[in-house]
Amino acid sequence: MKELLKQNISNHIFISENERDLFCNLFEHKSIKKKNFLLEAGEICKFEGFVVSGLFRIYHLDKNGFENVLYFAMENWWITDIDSFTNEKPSQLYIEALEDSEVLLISKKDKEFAYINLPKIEKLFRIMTQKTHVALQRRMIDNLSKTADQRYLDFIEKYPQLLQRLTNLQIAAYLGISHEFLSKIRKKIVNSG
Amino acid sequence: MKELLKQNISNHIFISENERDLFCNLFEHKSIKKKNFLLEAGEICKFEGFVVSGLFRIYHLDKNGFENVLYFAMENWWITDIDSFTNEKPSQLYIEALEDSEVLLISKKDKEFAYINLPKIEKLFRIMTQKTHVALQRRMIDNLSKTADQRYLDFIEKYPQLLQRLTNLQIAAYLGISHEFLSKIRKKIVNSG
DNA sequence: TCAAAAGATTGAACAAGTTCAATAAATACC
DNA sequence: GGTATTTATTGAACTTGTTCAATCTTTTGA
Repeated sequence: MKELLKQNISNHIFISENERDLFCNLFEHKSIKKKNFLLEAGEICKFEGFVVSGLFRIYHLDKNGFENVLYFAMENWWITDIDSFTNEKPSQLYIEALEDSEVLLISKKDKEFAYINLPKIEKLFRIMTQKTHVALQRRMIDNLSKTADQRYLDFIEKYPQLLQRLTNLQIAAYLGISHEFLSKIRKKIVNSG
Repeated sequence: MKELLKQNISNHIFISENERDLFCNLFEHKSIKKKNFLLEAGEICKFEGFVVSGLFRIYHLDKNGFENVLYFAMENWWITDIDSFTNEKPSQLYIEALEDSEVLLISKKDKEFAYINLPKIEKLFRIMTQKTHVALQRRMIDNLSKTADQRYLDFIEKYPQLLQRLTNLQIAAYLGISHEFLSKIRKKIVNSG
């Protein structure tokens, strides 16, 4: 059940099996159906989660009603609104299941217990946060410097598995363009390729 | 000399004076003149730094020769290329002093020493990384959802002190627009205000 | 202090991306 | 299995932002 989580942790840091298992025991399993929300804007995010199977989109709804996708999370990825979770303030984000999914969730109290009693866990989250920060920094640079065509080509290359599982509407919301324009980009690529 | 650094650390976490001072002793002081680089693309980033005074821009040079500013760092801010520093790989970033500046630098070896021997330091960097990540996430959403006009107005409101110290070229490179277009935005704001 | 360099503004022509509306294709649901 | 709903494509008109070139202003450095 928690094998994927254990594997994921050991991929980030060296940790004793015992300490790792103690940590994993703090997680609770939850099933969530397609189109349901793990978190909605306005709520305080009460969990940090690990995706065992399925797929989520984490998005922000702007004042024009437009959905901006911050990231997608499939199996073996972590999900939370770190701002809302850490500072216990209302979230600005939605976390929606795009497929029937299974997640493992840890509460703030249990995570704090882990920080105090399992010394490696502080390092684990320091390293994971660093990695996601580096990835976001790259995406920021790409968004500043690259054209939508190129960002789409990058996306295809980076996440070929996701391509099959997402609609073009969702990919457009991630790239920051309209889906009509994405459609035109796709046409151009097909014609020139 | 290191008072600002000590203050900054204590603003993030509870830490004993002794542990904090031991950590601060690992930093070396460096003066750097305007227009000089603390880091250039291609180098491996050997430091994590704290700005005591002055101002830096951290930017990426894209293949068209365009400078995209990832962030500005003035006194009381931290600077590094976390990707290059952590993974000891060539940086893609430039860190340039925009004013004569004073920084405190810690090496990778000394930072690792701190992680092992000063337990609170792991927490310090976990929390700081989280905070910068949250800020970057907000900026990502803003870049996806807001028009350049609005991003400029947000910038003015958020960093009024920086406005005085930066050229419009630099602000444009941060906002991801040409400086000519920024000039037109500024004109529009003046005329309408 | 003054010449050179860097920064800022403006306009015109252009490119990138949006919006709206219509239609076709795929998917979901009873 | 067929209908309703969602998704994808296309075109035309429009808006946002870029590029280039010229001019003006400010800052820098010998």
